[in-house]
Amino acid sequence: MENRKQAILRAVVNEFTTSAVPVGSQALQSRYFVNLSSATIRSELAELADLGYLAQPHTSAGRVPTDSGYRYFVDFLMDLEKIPEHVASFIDHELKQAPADVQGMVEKVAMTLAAVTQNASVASAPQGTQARIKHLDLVSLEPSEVLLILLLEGNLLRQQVVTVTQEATQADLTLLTGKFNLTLSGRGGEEARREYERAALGLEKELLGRVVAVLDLYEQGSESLVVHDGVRNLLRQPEFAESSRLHQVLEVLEETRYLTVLLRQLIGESDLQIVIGSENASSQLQGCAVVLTTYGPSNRLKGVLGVIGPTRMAYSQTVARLRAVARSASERMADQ
Amino acid sequence: MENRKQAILRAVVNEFTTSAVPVGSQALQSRYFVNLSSATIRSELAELADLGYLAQPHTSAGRVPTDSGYRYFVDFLMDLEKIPEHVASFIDHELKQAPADVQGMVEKVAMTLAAVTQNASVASAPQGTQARIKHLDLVSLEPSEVLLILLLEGNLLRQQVVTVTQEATQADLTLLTGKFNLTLSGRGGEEARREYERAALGLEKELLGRVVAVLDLYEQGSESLVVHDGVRNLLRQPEFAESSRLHQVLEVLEETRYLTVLLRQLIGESDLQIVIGSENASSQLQGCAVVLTTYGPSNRLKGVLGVIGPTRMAYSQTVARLRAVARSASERMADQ
DNA sequence: AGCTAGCACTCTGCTTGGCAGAGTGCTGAA
DNA sequence: TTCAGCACTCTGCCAAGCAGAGTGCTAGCT
Repeated sequence: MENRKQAILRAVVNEFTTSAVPVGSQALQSRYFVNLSSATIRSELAELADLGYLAQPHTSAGRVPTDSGYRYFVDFLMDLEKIPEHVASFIDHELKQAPADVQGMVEKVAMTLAAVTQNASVASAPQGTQARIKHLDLVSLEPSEVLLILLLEGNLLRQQVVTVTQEATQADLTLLTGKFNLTLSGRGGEEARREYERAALGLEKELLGRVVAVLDLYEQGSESLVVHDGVRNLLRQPEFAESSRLHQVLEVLEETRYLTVLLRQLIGESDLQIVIGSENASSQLQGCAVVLTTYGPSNRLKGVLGVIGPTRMAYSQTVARLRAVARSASERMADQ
Repeated sequence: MENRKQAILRAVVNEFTTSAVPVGSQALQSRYFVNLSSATIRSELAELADLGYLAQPHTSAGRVPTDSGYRYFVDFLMDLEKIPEHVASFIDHELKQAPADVQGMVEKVAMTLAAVTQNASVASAPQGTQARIKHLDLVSLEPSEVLLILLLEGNLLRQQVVTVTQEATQADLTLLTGKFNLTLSGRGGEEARREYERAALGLEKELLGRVVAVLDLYEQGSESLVVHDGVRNLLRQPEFAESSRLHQVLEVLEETRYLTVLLRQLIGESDLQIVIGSENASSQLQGCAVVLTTYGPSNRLKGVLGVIGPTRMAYSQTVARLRAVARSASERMADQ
């Protein structure tokens, strides 16, 4: 595409992201291209519209970027925002005072991300393909009820109440705890399964079975923790003035199943993914863009972090700040 | 108030909660009072308006209950809904498959409550004046970093990373774990503090100090967990058609500080509290009603459970179902 | 004394028509 | 290739008019 067309497309996207009003040839001329006439710009706009990058709400309105227009913009025209000092320090400050447990951390991350991008955010807890047991604990609740506590890599606590067929005192359990910690700490699901198969029938096997089940569940990510925040930011945008649009977005955000699927689908090889409007598999996110990246304490333990907003979002700013939050959170978690 | 006036007020509230349209004398006559003339009903309506229980959006519109109208209704006219069988079993079913940890439980409770009341819900984690330690665990992360895991009454896990001045191996910690569990399990904050004061300087005292701190924090409730769900249900209501109304509610829901304060203010002596529109301290909840109750595994451990919706909500149904969820959740937690 | 039929009145919501403004597309000239 | 000029189109807004819903009041009836 010629240079000038690119410049005009970039200008349209810029204008529209700030004003939310279809942008016309005169506005562009006076603010971006003083030494071109509006007629020239008009013909360029018409060609950009022919190429599918711009659209008109109606005959005598200005132009609005289409989904492909935004796509072209983020792929070729966008230059990343240099994050302002106060935003960077806000991010670090907020994440520094996040609680140590994963749940609290994820919530804080989502909150911070929503605040600095002024959009809605989602975050899933880091999880990996090979969860490793760091520590294990068994507590007797009732004679035949045992609380199984698993501390996984990344300081992620899992607990589960296990009803055992064979009664057990706390002393029995303490003994087992020691044994399990010896054989299992630092190990993953496979080793646990091997231990399970090796064990003789009885309390030990029962409990090991549950350990394996918890690890499996965790590795499948089927009980993944997903939080969201910042829906109120969306309400500030004119595209959500009538409730129906917001309704669809909320349906996606509040139905954790949807969200989990969405995140799992989207996070692929690349470390940054931008999904714009109709590119979205879910029809409920028409008109919305999703910007995603990964974060986590290590390469094997990754969660997803994302921003959801109108397609008319400040991509350059969003991407830069999303990355900053992901980096800061990852560092913070790796520390532990 | 005369019987007939009450009946008419009740009818107006009923009609309005289902239709959301100001109700006129004819509608009432044809649907509720076939053997009265609409003129008679009109004069009764006028008197109810004089008493402050009803209002007119404009001269030639029907009547709408005022906040005091709703107040009178819930105080004197409402009869509780008999919960349908399928709703009751839905509640039990959902809560039965809630995860065992408090975080997961609270989220499930909020989700269930939102689903059965078709409104937004809030839930805070149960916390009490005298948290008791059920079990305690220490895990070495780094030579000078210890993960302190506390299992409190109600199976509430707390974890905290403690940086100790004196290095400790896992063996040291295992020893201490045993000692602490002997002296502290079944005990509360006071006993822990006594132990702390008694202990000689060193690792033990450092760790006990953190145990006391965690318990204090917990008892003060300053780190209370509050979740919400079901905002999408509100969007189905016409009162939230324009976004500004929803914006205010979301501000309250997403700002956990507000919510915590709100819940703490409101939960008093009574086990059920209904706050209607202007009775609300927070100006952001004008036009909204909040219905609250408590729940938890025991008398000393209570959380708050609430429904937030438009003042035009089905109070009878909301109260009944809120209570059912609270009861079911409490049983589920007491079991453990 | 209370209830009711009837009537005038008021206010909304919808539709119509007209008009200014913004923005386009096209054409012919530089 | 660019640009000035012009006709055209579509929105948004305002005013006016009208049907509909609902009220308040009054006079008469039980």
